[in-house]
Amino acid sequence: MAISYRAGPVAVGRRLGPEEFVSVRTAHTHDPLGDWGPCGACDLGPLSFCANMGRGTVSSLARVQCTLRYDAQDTMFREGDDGTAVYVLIAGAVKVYKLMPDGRRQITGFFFRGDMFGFCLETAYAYTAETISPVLACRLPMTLLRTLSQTAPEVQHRIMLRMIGKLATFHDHVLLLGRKTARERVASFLLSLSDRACRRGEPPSPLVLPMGRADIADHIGLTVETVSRAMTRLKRDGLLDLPSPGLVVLRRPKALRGIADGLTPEAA
Amino acid sequence: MAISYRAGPVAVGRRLGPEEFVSVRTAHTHDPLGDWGPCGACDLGPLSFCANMGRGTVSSLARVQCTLRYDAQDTMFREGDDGTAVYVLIAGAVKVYKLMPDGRRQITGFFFRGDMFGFCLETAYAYTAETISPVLACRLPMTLLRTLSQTAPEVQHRIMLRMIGKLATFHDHVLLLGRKTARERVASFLLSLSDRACRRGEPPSPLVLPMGRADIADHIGLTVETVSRAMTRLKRDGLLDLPSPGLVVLRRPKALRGIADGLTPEAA
DNA sequence: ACGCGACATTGATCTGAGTCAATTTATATC
DNA sequence: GATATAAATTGACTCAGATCAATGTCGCGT
Repeated sequence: MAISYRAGPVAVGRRLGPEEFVSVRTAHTHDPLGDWGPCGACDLGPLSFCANMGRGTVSSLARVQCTLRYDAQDTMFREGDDGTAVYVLIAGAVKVYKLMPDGRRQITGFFFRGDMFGFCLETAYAYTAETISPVLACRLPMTLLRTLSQTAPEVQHRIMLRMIGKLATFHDHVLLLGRKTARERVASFLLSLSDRACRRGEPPSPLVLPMGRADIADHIGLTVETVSRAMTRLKRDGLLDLPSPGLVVLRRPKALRGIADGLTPEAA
Repeated sequence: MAISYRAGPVAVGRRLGPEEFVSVRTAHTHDPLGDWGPCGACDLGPLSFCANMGRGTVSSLARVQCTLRYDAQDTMFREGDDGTAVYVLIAGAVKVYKLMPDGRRQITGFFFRGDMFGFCLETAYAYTAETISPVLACRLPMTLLRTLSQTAPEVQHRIMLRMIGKLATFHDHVLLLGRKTARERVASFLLSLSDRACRRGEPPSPLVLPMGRADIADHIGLTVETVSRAMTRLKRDGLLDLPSPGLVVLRRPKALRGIADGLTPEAA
C-alpha cells in the first residue's frame, strides 16, 4: 500500500491510497455531469451530503471543500477549539468525547461512512474528535453557510436535517443512559449500529465493531467488565454470536429489540 | 388587552391572566418601528427569536406565527406526532420526555422563557412535550423554512444556532448521565438552571424550581429519594439553602461548580 | 383552624454494576 | 511458528444508588 501518511493534527493527503478508497478522485475535479451530480471528491454516492444537489451548489461546495486523511488514533479537533468546519466521513470510524478533570470519559458519539459531525457556528467545539481507524473525511468550512445562505439555502437545509437527526439520536441515547439496564444498553447499542449499517446500505448482521470494549463502555455509561459480561450473556442466551471481539452476528434481532426496549424481563 | 388565541390540538386558553403576561400584545400587530423591531406577539425582548431581525423577515414570521396558551400539565405534542412546528416559550415551563413500554421515563429537557424546542423537519417529534406550569408559547410552522429560505436565510441560520446550542447541552447531559455521581448530577443540574437564569437576565441565585423532585430524578437518571438525599447533603454541607422544596439558594456556587465537575472528592 | 392529599424527606435493606485481580484470548512482531 | 503485548473475559467482593417503608411538611379548600 503506497499511501503517504502525514503527521500532524490534520494530515492532509494530496493523493489517495489505491485499494482502500478506490473510487475517490482528486478534489476540485469537476466532470461535466449536467445539472445534478456529485462533487467528485468522495465516493459516498447516495450517502453524500451533495447527493442530488444542484450542480451549481455542488461546485460551490467543491470549491471550499477539502479531503483529509487521518491515521488511526489521530485527534481531528479538541474540545474548546474554534469550530470552523463540519466533517463528512468518507471512510473509517471516529469517536467524539468529553473528559472530566479526573479522567472520566464520556464518548458522546461514534461516526462512520456518510456521517456528518462537528456542527458549530461562531462557537467552540463542545467535544474532542478522535479517529478509531484510518479515516478519510470531507471538510466543509462553516463560513460557507454565510456565503451560500443566499444563493444555496439548500446547503443550510441539509445541514439542518443532519442536526435534527443527531438531536433525535441524542434523545434516544439520553434515555439509554438515564433509564436502561446494562443488558438493555448493550442490546440497544448493537441494534443502533445495525440500523445505521442498514441505512448505509450494508447488511444488518455480521456487525463490525471498529471500537474496543473500553470505547463501548465509555459510550453507554458502563465499565469494560460489565459490557463484556452483558455480551457474553447475550451470546449464552443465543441472541448473538461473537466469532471474534470485533465481530457480532445478530442471531435473533427481534428478541434483541425486545430486550433493548425493556419488554423482556431481566431474568429471562 | 385584546388578544385572540387559536384553539389547538391541546387546551388553549382564550384569554390571558391580567398580571402574568402583561406586556403581550396582539399577534399580527405591526407597529411602525423602522427597519429593526420586534414582532409584537411576545415580550421576550432580547431573548426573542426575532430580536434584531430585519423588519421584513419579522413580519413574514409574524404572519405565520401564532401565540398559544396552555394550562399546567397540558400535552403540547406527543412522541410520534407529525413535527410541524417549533415553539418558543414566552412564559412558563415545559418538560419533554420519552417513555419506555414499562413506564420508565426519561425527561430529555426542560424549557423556560426564551427557549426554542420541537425542532423537526419532515420528521415526527422524537419526544412528548408537556407543560409544567401555565405556558404561553409562540408557534412557528416549520414549513416557513422552505418558504423563507430564499428571502430570509437569517431564519434558518438562527434556528441552526439554537440547534447547535441544544446539541452542546446534550453533550453535557450525556456526560452527566454516563459518568457523574448522584451528588455531581444534582450540583450540575442546579448550576445549569442557574446559568440559564443568568442568560435570561435573571439573578443566578434564588433559584426557582418549577418542576418536582420526580421530574428532576427522571431528568438526571436518579430516583426521587436519591435526589432528595443529595440535596439535603448539599444543604448540610453549606453549599445551598432550601427555604422550600421549590426554591434553592446557591450559597457557594464555586464550590458547587467544583463538585459538579468532579474536582471535589466525594467524601468531603 | 382543621384535615386531606400530594410531595418531600428520612431510614433500613437490597442489588446491579463497579472494583480489584487473575486468566484467557487475540494481535502484532520477530 | 514462537513470543510479547494488548485486549477481552471471568471471578470474588464491594458499594452507590435503588427499593421498600415510614414519617414529615406544605398548600389548599372548607
